[in-house]
Amino acid sequence: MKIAEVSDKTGVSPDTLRYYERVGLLPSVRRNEGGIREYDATDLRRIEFIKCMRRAGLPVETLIEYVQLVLQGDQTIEARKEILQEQRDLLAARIAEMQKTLDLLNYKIGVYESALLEKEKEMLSRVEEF
Amino acid sequence: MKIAEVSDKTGVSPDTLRYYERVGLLPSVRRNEGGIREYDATDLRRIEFIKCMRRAGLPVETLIEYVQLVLQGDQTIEARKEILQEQRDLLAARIAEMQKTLDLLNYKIGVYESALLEKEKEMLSRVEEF
DNA sequence: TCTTGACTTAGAGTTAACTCCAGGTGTTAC
DNA sequence: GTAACACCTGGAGTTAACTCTAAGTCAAGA
Repeated sequence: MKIAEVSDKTGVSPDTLRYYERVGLLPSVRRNEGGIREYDATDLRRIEFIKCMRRAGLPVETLIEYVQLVLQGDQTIEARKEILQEQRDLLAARIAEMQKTLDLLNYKIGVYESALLEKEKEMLSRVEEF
Repeated sequence: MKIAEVSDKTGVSPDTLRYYERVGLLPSVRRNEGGIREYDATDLRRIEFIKCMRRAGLPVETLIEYVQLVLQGDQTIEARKEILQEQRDLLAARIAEMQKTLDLLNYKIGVYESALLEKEKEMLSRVEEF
């Protein structure tokens, strides 16, 4: 599968795909005789993984570290697990913070809603006055 | 309260406080005769609000828009509510995505844990062999 | 054969949100 | 009164993560 098709399927731009490869996040993408990238199923799975992690805010650099460990084989399992645990904890903390912000936003929206209701009441009472 | 103290209390650097003011996120910070910033309770509340929103990833630009509406008074309540609702929805969506990533991370950590257990078992069985 | 369009590379440019710097002023402690 | 220090401003620099550009290659169709 060539880069344009991969881009369509995954929603990741060709530029970004090439960038990921360049920085070591997508190693071993095959090339055909003409030097053109041919993505296989493994590449696609990796792209989906990267997408998922990136959307959650994990730094590209951390993902590169992880991928490099994967390439080094089984003796890095412990180290990989530690990276994932660290990122999991950071992510959980960020989710908790965002939840607090969400609560505050909902509270403020509620305040604005009653303010608007008040305004309306006021207008209705004016109607009755006249 | 001067900028250094505010920075200590809030954890926001003096540079960032000045930056927020410059872009219109912290309007109307008073100055003393010497031209030095004197932050009051309202400023502090606003800083806490900004901190909360920024930690959740709301863009500075959106916050500026919101603050500018607040300055324009009551007739902007509807518009302000809409901004908050939009950001609330975006935030809820991001939290949901991050939760998915968190689940995936936990799953992967689990996989690594059983891989490590397997390794250990293997080593124990070797001990029995010899 | 010539053109079109997708692909390649190296490297420069962009964006958001700070963060730092130089040069200057004001305030406080001795 | 002078040294040290906190503050000021305008503007430049930084960082992460892309995103774009220029110049070139290659395959397929008119």
